[in-house]
Order: sequence, then structure tokens, then C-alpha cells
Amino acid sequence: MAVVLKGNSSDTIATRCTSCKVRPYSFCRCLKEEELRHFAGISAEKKFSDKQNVFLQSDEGKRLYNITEGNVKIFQLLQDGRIQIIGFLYPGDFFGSYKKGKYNYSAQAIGDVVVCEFKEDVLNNHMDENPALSRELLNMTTNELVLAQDRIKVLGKLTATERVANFISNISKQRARIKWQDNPISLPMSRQDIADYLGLTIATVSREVTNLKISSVIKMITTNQIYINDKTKLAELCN
Amino acid sequence: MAVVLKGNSSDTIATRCTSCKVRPYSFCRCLKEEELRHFAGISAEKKFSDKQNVFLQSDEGKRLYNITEGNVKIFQLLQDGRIQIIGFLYPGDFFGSYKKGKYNYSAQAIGDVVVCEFKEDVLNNHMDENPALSRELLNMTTNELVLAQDRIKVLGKLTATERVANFISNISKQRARIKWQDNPISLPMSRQDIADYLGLTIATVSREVTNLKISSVIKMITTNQIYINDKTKLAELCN
DNA sequence: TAGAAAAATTGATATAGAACAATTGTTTAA
DNA sequence: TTAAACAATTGTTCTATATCAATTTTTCTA
Repeated sequence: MAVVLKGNSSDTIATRCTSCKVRPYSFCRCLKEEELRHFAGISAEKKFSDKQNVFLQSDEGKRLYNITEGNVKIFQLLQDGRIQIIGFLYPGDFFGSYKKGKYNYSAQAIGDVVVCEFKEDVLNNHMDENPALSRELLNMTTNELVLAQDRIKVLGKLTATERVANFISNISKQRARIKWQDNPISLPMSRQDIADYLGLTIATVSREVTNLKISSVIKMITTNQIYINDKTKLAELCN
Repeated sequence: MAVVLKGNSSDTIATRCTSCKVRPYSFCRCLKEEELRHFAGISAEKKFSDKQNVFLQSDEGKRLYNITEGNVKIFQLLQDGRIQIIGFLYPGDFFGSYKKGKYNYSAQAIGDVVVCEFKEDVLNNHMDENPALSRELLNMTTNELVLAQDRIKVLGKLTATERVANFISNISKQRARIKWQDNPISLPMSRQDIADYLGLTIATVSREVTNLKISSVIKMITTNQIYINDKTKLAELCN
């Protein structure tokens, strides 16, 4: 399955973290240079390819991950096979579990993914020595909570049109936040994934995208590449 | 509006925190006795009555709250008046905002409520001096995030029957967690609130409750008091 | 580069839950 | 204690989105 790329030789480690492109958006941005060197020693780089599971909800949850490259979906499965995608995660995002050895979701790679893996107890010890780390994790978790609460509103009250408009708008904003191109945007996930994320069916998502095309709010470059013609109109559709 | 009950006389403060009934379930449980005395000095007790707003989403968000008595609903309002209740909060729960002076929701008292109010910057300073505090807040925020993610699943994938069953089951579990009677349970919120929480209408909630009565899973003591006849059946209906 | 497989779109129909409305039950206040 | 106001239930109809199904488009693979 996943491949550990680098061992603990301190040279490689120092290089890996020092040159890390997502550090400005990751929780490790709170670390000073010398702390970073030590910190790097407690993490391992791992790669996953499309549809590989990083972990399952049923796994013993003892590990934490930070995405350095690619996209990950986190989801919950119901007994009867229904799936709800909790979130799509992007470079710099942090996921896993830091409590009671239990994951609250499964995590799967969308396309090629590179992550930093941490052991829960080691990271916890590190927090004791470095209070800035728990402060930073508190900040990031608070941000995640805000996003989750906004999603509660989307799933509880918005129409299909509003959900899809919101989705496209948010992806664009997310890209801007990590200083990536925010228009056109490419969607790494399938229509099925979008449906499972928005609490809709694949057919409804497809129809709504078609409607946005017809009303010239967006233009499709490829099936997975969207150019936003009219940001104002899109914002109005969001709710 | 809200009434500040007690000033900063150190005697009263020491009494208030030392005798606080919700401390075992609140973030302040991480504080030692002498820290608690100092900590009490930076908080103020406030009371709210039914339907009073603790704050609005549009307010400048500079305050944090811990519930010592009663229940609070937090919610988002859409432009056109649609409302989504993000959560119902109970004694020991923490809410407000600890970032960038912005609330992500409005908060309103359900019945009589007593809270501890903190100023954001003061609490932040306290975290610098007391790392255990940010660890504890990280723990609590992580718990909230887990609850929010479960709600995403409920709103994204569950049927009306499943949502209502879940709701009743979770309230009962919540009561057990803070060592309160978990059967029968009394619902402090209206049917309209439940509907706005579950992404349903008042009529649908009412019909589902009736169905649970008919199938003898529950029994109504009063409109707001539910006795769970069959926990197993209820659990099965949850999904 | 063709043909197979998979994914996305589009069409037709069904249905869970909304919307609207009437009735009943429960507080509140005089 | 009564009636007025409000909240909850129940009934009827309607609609947004699901479901089922057929194309069409895109992506793989040999």
C-alpha cells in the first residue's frame, strides 16, 4: 500500500521540512527552525495513489496526517452502503484523529497524494514541550469547525442550485487562499463525489452544472475544468 | 438585557468558580485551584432569559461563553429569513469565537440561562501563560468538530425518520454524559427549533414523533417529555 | 487508434417531504 | 376560569429531487 519514502537520516529530514512548499499553510508553520529539525524527525513522508485509503474509520486511530501534495476525501459510510463525504482536503490540511485512538471518518486519496504522517502520542508529547503547537492546532481545528458549521447550513437549508453554486464558489476561494489559480478551476473529484459531498445525486449535480452553463455563469473547459464567467451572479446563487 | 451578577470582589469570585457545578464538564477543569482563583477574576457571570440573544452573528465577536445553567441554540440566518440551527448547547458547553473578532453564528437563550463570559484577548493571554488551557480547548473543539461532522452525515444522507430517531437518541446520550436523567428526557426546545435543527419542517417532525409513538418506541409524558420505551428499536431507526 | 469500459449527461417517472390549511391542544394573562 | 394567543398535530396537495433508464462523452487499454 503506502510507501515510506524517507528514513530518519537527519540530512534528508532537514531538507524535507525546510523546503516544504505547504509549510506556510500548515500547522508546522508555528515552529522555529531548530524545532522544525527535531519535529521532522517524528514524521514520515508517505505516498498514496488514486482511490487508496489512507485509513478506514474502523482502523485503530493512532495517526495524524498533513497533506503536502494532492487531494484527500474524508467520508462516513452507513451500514447500508450510503456514503456521506464530510470534506475534501487540500495541501496544507491536517486530518486524522487526536483523541482516544478513534477516527471519525475514513480517508481516501483522490489522485496522487503525499502526506506527512505523525504518531498521535509523539505529537502529543511534542505539544507538552511546545505550547505554540497546541495553539496552532487549536486555530486550525477552529477553522475546520467553522467550515463544518457552514456545511451544516448548506445541507440543512440550501436548494440543489444553491449547493452547487456554493461548491464551485468555495473551491475557487480555497484555491485563492493557498495562492493557486482560482479561475479557471479544476475539480479533482468525480461527479459522484460531488453528489456525495452535497447530499444530492449525480444526476441532480449534472443538471445543475448544465443550468449554470446555460445561464452563462460558468463555462466548461473540460468535464473537470470550470471557468467562472460571472462571479457576481455565482455569488448571488450561493444563497 | 443581560445582567452582570457579580463584580470582581475576590471572595465572591473564588466562591463562584470553586462551587461551580459544571466544572467537571467545562474547559476550566484543567485549572489548578490557585489558577482557578486568578481565572475567575477574568470572567463575569451573566444571565439571560428565554429568547434573549447572547450575541448576533453580525456583532463584533470579542467574547466567549461557557454555559453554567440552561440551554442555548446557535444558528445561522440566511438573507431570505431561512434559519439553520447549528447546535443546541448544554451546561458545560463552550461557545463564541476565538478568532479574528468574528462570530460564525448567533446565539440565543432557550429558557433561563447562566453563562460565564470571557474577553477573547484576556483568554488568549491566559493561554500563553497556561498551556494546559489551550490543550483543553483543543480537546473540546475537537469534540465539537466530531459532533459537527456527524451532523453533516445526518443532514446529507438520513431520512426524516432517521433524523428524528437520531435526535432523540443523542439527547438521551448527552444527558447521560453530564450525569443527568437520560430517560425520560425533556426537550427544552420547540418543534420549530427541532425542525430548523434537523433540516425538516415542523409538520414532518410532528408526524415522525407520532410514528414513534404509534410503533411504541417512545411514549409522550407531556409534549416536551419523552419516555423511550425501546432503546434497541430506537437505535435501529437511527440508521 | 480502435474498441471496451467507465463517467457524465439527459430524459421520464416516482416519491419523500414541503407547503398550505384546518383542527386540536396548551399556555398565558386578565 | 375563561378566552385569547400560541404551539402542535393532522389532512390534502404540490414540488424538488430521487430513481430508473437510455444516450452520449470521456477515459482507459490492448
